[in-house]
Amino acid sequence: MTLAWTLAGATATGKSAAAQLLAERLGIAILSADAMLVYRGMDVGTAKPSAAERARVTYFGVDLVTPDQPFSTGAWLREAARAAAHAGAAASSGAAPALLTVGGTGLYFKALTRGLDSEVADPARRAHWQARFEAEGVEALRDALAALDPHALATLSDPSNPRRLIRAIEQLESRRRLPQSWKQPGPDAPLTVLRLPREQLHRRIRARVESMFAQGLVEEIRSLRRRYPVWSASAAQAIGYAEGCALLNGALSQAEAFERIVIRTRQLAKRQETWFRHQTQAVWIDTDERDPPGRTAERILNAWRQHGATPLPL
RNA sequence: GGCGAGGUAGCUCAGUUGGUAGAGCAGCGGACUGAAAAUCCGCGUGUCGCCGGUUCGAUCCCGGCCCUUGCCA
Repeated sequence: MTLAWTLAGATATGKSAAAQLLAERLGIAILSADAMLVYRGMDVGTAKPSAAERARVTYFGVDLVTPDQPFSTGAWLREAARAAAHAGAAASSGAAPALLTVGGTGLYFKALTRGLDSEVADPARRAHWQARFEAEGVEALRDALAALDPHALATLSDPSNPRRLIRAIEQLESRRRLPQSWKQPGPDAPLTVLRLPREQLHRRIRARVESMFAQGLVEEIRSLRRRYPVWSASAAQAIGYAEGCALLNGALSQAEAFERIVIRTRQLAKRQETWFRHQTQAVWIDTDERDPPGRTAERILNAWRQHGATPLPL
């Protein structure tokens, strides 16, 4: 079974820079666990690794689809399997891991180690129920779910969440069963998670959004829209891109778009920390923005050595 | 300077026919098996601009002052 090092963290904690440094030093590949890095052409707003960085390290999980194509956790897992195969071939038998999984999408880490059921989603059915929800509200979804299975509602952790109701309906209709629990039993493998003090994180987020505008976020969106007039739902809501489109449509001023991006990024970072805090076996690495990168990398290495690499059941 | 309008939560504002106040946003906390940068849930004490007056009781009524803003000069 392939082994991988892991490095997670909220957005703007510096995990990508640390990962690049470590992958170069160890001569291993990187698997990005980031739901937005998969979109080709969405570079500035996702803080995608540069061409120079990608020339020095083999990356998986980056530029997998165009912004008009749908994507899913299952599709990402197939890419993860490719990465594992590559790393398995690179590692001389029984040697150290040849792969570093890095990112901020908690669900991807969980799917990677705990596994998903193999069946995929049914996008047409999903669209149908989404339209129904928009027209008639959550109650209609609850009623529909109860009609399919009177006990189903009680199994949901979040019965007023339309996403989950739709998912449950879709699963019942297409394969007559509810979304199951994780394929592999717990507990989760330890996950190395980078963390910055909240105030420092907020400062870095603001600075990062400023630099995205300076690096041409708006121009990137303008040209992407020429090539792909209609984006998939998840690409269209990406932080920075949704607001950039609103700016180009005249719905937001530049200042409003900027502020909105900063706010949504902060909210994302908070949700990411909550996920890592409660949904994983986090090994926290608390850093300070003044820490030299080499020292942070050293601490990550120590954590890895102490807790061991993560087996990938792919 | 004159005449209006307004000063209430970090922000935008509502409200109390006098019994010390509540929405949205932000923030904080939480959930989460396939769209996850998504989606959903929970958390509201704040000199009600300041100083007096009336009143059992004032954020609300009265007077003065300060500040913001519009029009006129």
